[in-house]
Amino acid sequence: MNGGVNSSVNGSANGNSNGSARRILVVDDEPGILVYVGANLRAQGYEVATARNGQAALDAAALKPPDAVVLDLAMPGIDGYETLRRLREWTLAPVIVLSAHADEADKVRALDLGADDYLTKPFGVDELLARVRVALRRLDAYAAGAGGGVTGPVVDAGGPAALVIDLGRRLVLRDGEEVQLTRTEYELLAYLARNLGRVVGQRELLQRVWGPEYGSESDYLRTFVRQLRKKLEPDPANPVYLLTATGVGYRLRRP
Amino acid sequence: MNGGVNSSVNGSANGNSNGSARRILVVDDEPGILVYVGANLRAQGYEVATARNGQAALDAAALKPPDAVVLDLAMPGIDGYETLRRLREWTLAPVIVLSAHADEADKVRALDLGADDYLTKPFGVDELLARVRVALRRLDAYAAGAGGGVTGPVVDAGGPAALVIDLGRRLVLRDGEEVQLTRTEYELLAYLARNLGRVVGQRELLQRVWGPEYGSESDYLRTFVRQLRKKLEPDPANPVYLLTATGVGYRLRRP
DNA sequence: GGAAGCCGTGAGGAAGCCGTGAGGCGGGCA
DNA sequence: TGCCCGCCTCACGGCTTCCTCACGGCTTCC
Repeated sequence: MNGGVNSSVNGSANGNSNGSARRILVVDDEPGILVYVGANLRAQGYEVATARNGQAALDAAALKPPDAVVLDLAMPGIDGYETLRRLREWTLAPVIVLSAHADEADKVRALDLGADDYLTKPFGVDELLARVRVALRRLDAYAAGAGGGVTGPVVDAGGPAALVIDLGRRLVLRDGEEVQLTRTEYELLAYLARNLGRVVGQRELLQRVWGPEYGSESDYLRTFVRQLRKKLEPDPANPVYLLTATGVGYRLRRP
Repeated sequence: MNGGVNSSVNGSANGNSNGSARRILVVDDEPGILVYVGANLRAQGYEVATARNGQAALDAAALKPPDAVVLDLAMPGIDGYETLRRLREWTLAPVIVLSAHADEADKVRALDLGADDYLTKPFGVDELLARVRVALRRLDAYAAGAGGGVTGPVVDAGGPAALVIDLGRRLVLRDGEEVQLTRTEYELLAYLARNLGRVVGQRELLQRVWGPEYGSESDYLRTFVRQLRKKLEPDPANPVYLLTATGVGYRLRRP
């Protein structure tokens, strides 16, 4: 069932110097295409794995996850659509679909199933290479600029892992231990964390956490600030993280 | 299922109550194309801005950054290539290029300049819409995956093979034993597994597992979470894997 | 020096939320 | 056609969570 998996590392002259090469999985039942596309990709310095049917492709991908996939739709056994669907259950790696059908419905179907691009045979190899570059480039762009501009997903208040607010996972750690916070407690802390070091006014805090129609309920703040200090501060009576700006608001800081 | 539906999921946390529509900038010097493409995009629920030349496009994009751009290459004044280059100086928003030239060199040039896709006129509007969905979907995927994307086909929650979710084989193992899950149970668990460690909001969960038209059926969640805990947890009354974030959602974690 | 804010503290009540159990309904398979 | 499994529905009880209120000490301003 899983014959036809073939992997070869690029050892040639123009392999990239440091770090492992980008891994591309090429799937097609025509050996001609496989050799042709594979050779061209290797010439560009990519590491290429090939598979001749859907099952082999899934096995190869599971064995060593590729950075991108070039996938023919027409295959015996598990066809391209199904292969695509199964891949998308666990990986976001870009998939470029090859097909002999230029029919629009086919394209829409493949793209909506999770394909990133769709090339109609016969295609120019330069175009395929360019589209592979696009796929990998976008991967890099997001890997590098995750959060681009917005406050990072993790706010670290307090030097060596003393207090970590993981905004991405909605999790708060104190000395590496998870702290159990209620919804409102978390929302309040998160807003302060997004404004680390800045004094946030009471009205602003109330409006952002409770809603625009709030603003004068300073009772809420006192109650929840206290609650947070109980759970986060080493000595709640003498806070080092969550500080009061009397008459103004509160501030979260790095001690 | 998680097919190509575009839903604007609001993960969690702060104010962003309900996502405003995605903004698409359409640039072409032919009014016909502008109206045609614009109308079709609007019909899909997108917010559409249009520009009839490069300068207008750059101004419009600067004024209100679009989530994606549909860009014709042939324009008087600042042409498509130059517009693309100037856009790429400050934004990563996906750009889909339209062109009357099917020449491979043109395609490669545009793609290497930073375009994400290249369509040759005349094109089917369904295909264009599908490719817009692809661009936006990828944006979402990375925004969500920044917190904890799955790198391999197997998610291992719980140290020595206590709970393994094999997304590639669509299999769940508990202490090495296969666990029999129904379709919905599996889909729910799989989505949580793909977001291992992150608190997933109830609405997001419902929309991703049941469909975009769901969101307030917390009954479903309670029922299926319970079912899962029965099958997966050592002590269902005191879960260690599938945890509740009261008032927010659920989270799958490594104990 | 006195008065008025302002904040921290403590406790109590109401509502919301989750877990639980049971039952109806429809579709797939024999 | 009948059975069974899986999905949806509903009601209930308990616990958590949020809001409320009162008081006292400290600071600040008159």
